[in-house]
Amino acid sequence: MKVSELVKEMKTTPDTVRYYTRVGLLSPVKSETNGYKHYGVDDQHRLRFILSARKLGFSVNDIDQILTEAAKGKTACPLVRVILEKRLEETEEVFQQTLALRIRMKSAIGEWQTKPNKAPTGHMICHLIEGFNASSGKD
Amino acid sequence: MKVSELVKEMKTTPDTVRYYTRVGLLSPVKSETNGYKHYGVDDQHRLRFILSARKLGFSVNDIDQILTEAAKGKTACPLVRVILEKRLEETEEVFQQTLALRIRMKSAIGEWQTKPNKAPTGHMICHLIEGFNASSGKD
DNA sequence: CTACACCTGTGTCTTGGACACAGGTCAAGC
DNA sequence: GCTTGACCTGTGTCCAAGACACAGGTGTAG
Repeated sequence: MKVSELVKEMKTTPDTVRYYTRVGLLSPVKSETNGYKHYGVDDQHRLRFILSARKLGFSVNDIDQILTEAAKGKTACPLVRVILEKRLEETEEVFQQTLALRIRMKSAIGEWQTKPNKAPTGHMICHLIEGFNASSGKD
Repeated sequence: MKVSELVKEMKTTPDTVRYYTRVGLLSPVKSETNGYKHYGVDDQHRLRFILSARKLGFSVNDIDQILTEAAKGKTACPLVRVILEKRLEETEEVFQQTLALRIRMKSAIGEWQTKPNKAPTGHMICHLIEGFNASSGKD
């Protein structure tokens, strides 16, 4: 299979497949005639797995570890559980950060609605930004 | 001021200051004697502004534009308003994505609690991951 | 004068692909 | 057979926003 054929039914892009190939998750063989990378059914299977894992928040590096573990014939499940727990913590952190940022942004937009535009002065670049953090910033 | 002194009262790191310097947002002068970068009060002022803007979700590139506009003596306020509106949209998107991911992760962890560890088979790398997306994946 | 803690600039690394680019492939038309 | 044009390919580079490593400089306590 060529990369475009491999990509077809899976929901992903050629660039993504090339990236996974580059980091060694997929192992196509190089065609003698045209240099194209030829993917087999095992690659197709691995790609499907990779995409599933990515959708669950595993990093590409995580997936590499999992695949390596599984390649030894051992259960990757305990590893998978541990990693996901860690990734969930991180996602929780990102979530809280994003939530807080979103609130700050909305709050700023609301607050700015009644404020005029001003030219910068020697000690004020944009009074909207500088005024906002002065009023609601506690750190 | 040396970089560590500049950083001291602001809540940031030397690496961050060096980065802003690298991209041209800060303009210290190079000391003749030891090659150290020497920051002035204007840099301190700019840094404070940059950190405020970053906390509101502006990208470093955005801030560069804003600073450039303000350097011409013109109001940066309209630009600031437009950019923040756009960044809010993006943040909203990230927020939704993170929210959905968090739910998937928690759901997976919960679902896996009753499932055993299994060794990989020829067509199954990790039944937890592959089983999860099969059961709850709609795309 | 020396030991040692801390500070410095420069250069590289990170994530997960996206994008640009020059060239190759393939089917349609002449 | 040959050519045109659409699409496809691999390789290389680029992105954000710093973090980290490293070799060397500085300053101070003894």
